[in-house]
Amino acid sequence: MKRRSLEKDTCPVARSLEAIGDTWSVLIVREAFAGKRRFCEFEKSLGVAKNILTVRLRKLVALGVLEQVPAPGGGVHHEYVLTEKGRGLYVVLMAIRQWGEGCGGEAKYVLVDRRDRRPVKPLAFHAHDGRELGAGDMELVPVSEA
Amino acid sequence: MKRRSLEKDTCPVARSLEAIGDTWSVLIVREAFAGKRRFCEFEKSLGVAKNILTVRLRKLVALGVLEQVPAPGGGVHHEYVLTEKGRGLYVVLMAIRQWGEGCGGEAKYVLVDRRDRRPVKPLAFHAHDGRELGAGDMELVPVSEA
DNA sequence: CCAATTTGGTTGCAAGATGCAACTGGTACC
DNA sequence: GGTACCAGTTGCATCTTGCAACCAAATTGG
Repeated sequence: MKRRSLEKDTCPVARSLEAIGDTWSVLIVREAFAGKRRFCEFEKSLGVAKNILTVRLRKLVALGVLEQVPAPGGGVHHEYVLTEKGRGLYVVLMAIRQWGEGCGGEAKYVLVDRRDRRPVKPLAFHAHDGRELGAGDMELVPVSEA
Repeated sequence: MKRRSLEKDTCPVARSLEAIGDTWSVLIVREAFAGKRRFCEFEKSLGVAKNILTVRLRKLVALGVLEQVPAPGGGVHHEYVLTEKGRGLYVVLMAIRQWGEGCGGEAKYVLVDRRDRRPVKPLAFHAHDGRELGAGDMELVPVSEA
């Protein structure tokens, strides 16, 4: 049967999964952050089948994560670049990376601050006063009760 | 054809996708954070087919995200609870939630600090000295160069 | 200029994944 | 004993994925 659409789900997590709920889409976005822009660049670096890539790129464009821009050299080909919305996925990508590194041996890459080349602090939650919070210290409440 | 295995991929993002690269797995983890523990609880709240749920729960257990514990009341049924590794997905889940809320109308829920009921700061990167960093301010470098 | 290659796809399968419904085997309740 | 619930399993139809082959336009090489 058809995979259920999550677009109208009330939960924002579920809605997000419409865009990043499949493996190739996430990897495409990862490559986009790495500077890849063209069809063949994604194809080569990911080893994904062309037909799948075609469909995924179109979906990401339709969802506003990527956008097609006319080629820079004035050529006939276009390129795929992250939109503002797409760039917002950086935190998500890095959260996933952080988790994958935490439980899979020692890290091979570090995220550093461009300015001073020093490592960035791991993603974590902070209370309004700056205290760091763990998963158990927080609660998700309807805005009406906030 | 068979979906490619990502377990041995060098990229931690790709490896993580082995666990959370599919929609149901993410939603199951979300429900687990919401306190769901039993097969039928996941089934009812997600509306997922039993056979799919069976396979997903087994995969999450195999990957060390969930673990089966003997039922609390001494009954014959077991329950599925998040492991330490699984609880590490909280940041990922909330990053996804944050992204989904950011671009889909107004938020319906807020994450608040249990202690003072005040909203938690959105997830963001911080330099070693506490400055907030955007995606463009950071770079991923091999540890050898760090 | 003509041929070969690259780019960005489309099309046609075969096999795997997903979803529904029906069924099973155990416990729990009355 | 009969009914209901829980946690699955099994079968079948449909959807998705992946490979390979093909294609047209543009670019490159000689």
